[in-house]
Amino acid sequence: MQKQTFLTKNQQIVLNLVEKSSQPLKAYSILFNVQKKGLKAPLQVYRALDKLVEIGKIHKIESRNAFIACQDSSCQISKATAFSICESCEKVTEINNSKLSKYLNNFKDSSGMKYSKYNLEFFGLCKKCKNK
Amino acid sequence: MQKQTFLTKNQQIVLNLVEKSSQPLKAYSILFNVQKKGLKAPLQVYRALDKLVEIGKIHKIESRNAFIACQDSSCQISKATAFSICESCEKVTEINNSKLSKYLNNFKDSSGMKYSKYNLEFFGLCKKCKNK
DNA sequence: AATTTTTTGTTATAATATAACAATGTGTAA
DNA sequence: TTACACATTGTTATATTATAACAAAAAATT
Repeated sequence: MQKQTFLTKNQQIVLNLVEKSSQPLKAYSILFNVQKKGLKAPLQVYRALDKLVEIGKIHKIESRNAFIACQDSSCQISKATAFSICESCEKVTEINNSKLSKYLNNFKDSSGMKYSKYNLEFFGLCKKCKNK
Repeated sequence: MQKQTFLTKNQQIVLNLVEKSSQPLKAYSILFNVQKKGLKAPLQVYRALDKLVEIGKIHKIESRNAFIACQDSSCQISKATAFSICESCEKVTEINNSKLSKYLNNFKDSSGMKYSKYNLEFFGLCKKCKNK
């Protein structure tokens, strides 16, 4: 069997839900919402999430243990991700800034280690929350 | 009571352990190792960890759910952190690069949101693992 | 069709983290 | 210096997040 090029049923169900949401979803909230579609166990959700993250359709917000759909249609793999996170309303936005990604992709520190991937999370108050 | 300026007994016990370790420690591994010192419950460890993170003595490696001592003695608060993580041996190193931190502290994206904090995790293979 | 591999379904359990509340300790101020 | 306020502790219970193990079904390959 060659490498999977399409989404399986479970992956599609989970992706549809995550894409409908404007904000990151927790795994068990996803589980609850897809139970009517037949996904009954955590593993079914986690397996779909794992694959979707691997192929870059969704990203995991590590500091929140939550999953958000990729905003960049050209993204094929989650190897350079940046997000802004509002510490008040928890709104999360993917940052798509070519200068930033170029800077980080080329970053080398003194250790001589070459990085193949990064994840950056910015925290602060979003415009709405700042003006409250 | 004024804001705590020193470490409490539990915080000191947890910090000592984390500082002795060259690599990030998991909360329950910390718990196991401090049980002889009298910390018997997860909450005692998590509370100490929370405070130590807050005051910048340790950092949480979000993608690993693990805690590492701060390498920068001048660090008073965990508001600008960067790490390199080897995906093979799991070695984690704090990155202390003033150009990087300056760049990220000054970064503004199109949303107009002002960031007060960031956490950056680089992934790859460390020198040792690359040469295997 | 036989083989191989991926995906699925399922049960159980591991690992990570917090809620709630009573008790104790410590700094501040009357 | 004692009463107040509040931070910290100890404890039990439970919530949340995630994976192990294995059998069965589905899809691609030969």
